[in-house]
Amino acid sequence: MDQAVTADEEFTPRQQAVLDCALQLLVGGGEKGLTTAGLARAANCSKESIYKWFGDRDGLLAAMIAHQASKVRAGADNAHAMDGEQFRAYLTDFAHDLLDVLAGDVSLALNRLAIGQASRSESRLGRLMVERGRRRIEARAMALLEAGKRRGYIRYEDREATYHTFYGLIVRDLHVRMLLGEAGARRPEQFAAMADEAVGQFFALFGTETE
Amino acid sequence: MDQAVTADEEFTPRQQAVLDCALQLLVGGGEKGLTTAGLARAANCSKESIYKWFGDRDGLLAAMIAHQASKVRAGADNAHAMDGEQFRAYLTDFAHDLLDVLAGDVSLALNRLAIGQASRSESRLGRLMVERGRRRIEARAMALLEAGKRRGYIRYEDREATYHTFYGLIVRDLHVRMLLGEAGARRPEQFAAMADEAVGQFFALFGTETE
DNA sequence: TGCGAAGAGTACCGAACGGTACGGTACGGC
DNA sequence: GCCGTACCGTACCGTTCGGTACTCTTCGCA
Repeated sequence: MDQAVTADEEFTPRQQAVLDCALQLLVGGGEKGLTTAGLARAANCSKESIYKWFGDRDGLLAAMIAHQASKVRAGADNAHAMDGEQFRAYLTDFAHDLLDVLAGDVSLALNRLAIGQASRSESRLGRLMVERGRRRIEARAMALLEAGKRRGYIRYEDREATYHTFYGLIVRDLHVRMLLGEAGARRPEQFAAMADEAVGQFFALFGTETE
Repeated sequence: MDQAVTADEEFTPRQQAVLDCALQLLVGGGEKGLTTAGLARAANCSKESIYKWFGDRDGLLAAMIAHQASKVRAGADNAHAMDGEQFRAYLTDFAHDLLDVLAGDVSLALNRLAIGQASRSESRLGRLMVERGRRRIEARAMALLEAGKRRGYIRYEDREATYHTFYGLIVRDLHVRMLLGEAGARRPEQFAAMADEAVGQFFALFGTETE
């Protein structure tokens, strides 16, 4: 896995423009809104080029995922000499960013696509989705947790389990409800409050201060 | 909402058999595995009957969701005179049941179907899914929380928020990963331990015992 | 200026699917 | 015995889509 993590530099700017166009079509109309003919028309390219560049439809979808994943910033938090307040702020930022990412149009569309295809073919797209998209933000959180533990702000045994608990406190069932299209689930204006509450609960579970 | 909760008694046994067959096809092959011709062949009925009974394909899908939802037991926990240990056991049972339900083949297939279609039509299926499937188990948890609070085992302000936190502690990101087809995410043998840990964390956040 | 590669645009093909129509059959009421 | 109803099985139709082939234009390059 993770061979050639670069992923996107293999695509020419022209191809990346086509991929962006494909993402736009996917966001607008779901999987059925993304057809080769429609993409060729929208991107002013020929179907033949699409097939030459990406092989077949699955290749196109995989390329779309890789392309989108390459856009996500790593969000490199260089937690150099933070104090407790800064650590808390970093965690809150992470939680807010996570909610923002999951609620994004492109993220929702790609996740819907991968999930819709997950029943057959052992979900190649789903694996791509997890590998490329989730690992990055996960790595950022892991580094943050590690730094917090090293400085004595939190304590835990299993880092992965701690991260998953933190994730659960932040996201709850929001992601699935947004994926299902529940309009009331997407409330970006509440994300800040939700991040705050999640971090508070996280500290109640793993914090070292007796509070 | 929730008009005529009966939902399923409108279907004759024959029709319910066809719906069960459709669910089986959906589990086996995903959305593309469920075609009217294939269903007619598998269920030994005619396409014409399918269209007469359910209208069109969307009607069939909606009927499948309603039919499946009607099978889910309410799990009526009559928490009559429970002590603290029983309350904890009830919560653990709920968590375990929730994980079992979410990891079920039919549940995953239907959620994938609804999510795959959620991009257009404002996700009628998704709403059905939330209304019919989720409300029941949610109601059970709500009653449980209320009882626990009334007896002084836990304390909280907002019942909905508390439930969502409990949900997040139990499910974390498991549901989405299972929906994506990640094989490593489905580990039913670990559900008991996960339920235990989630309940422990839930008590750490909302329990009244100082522990 | 001439040449070759890349790509746009279009036409085309085969397959699959949703939905409809029709013939045949079992059954229940009168 | 006759009729209406429900239903099965199948043939059929129109559409759509993935994928391929072909022509024509553009452009870099010698």
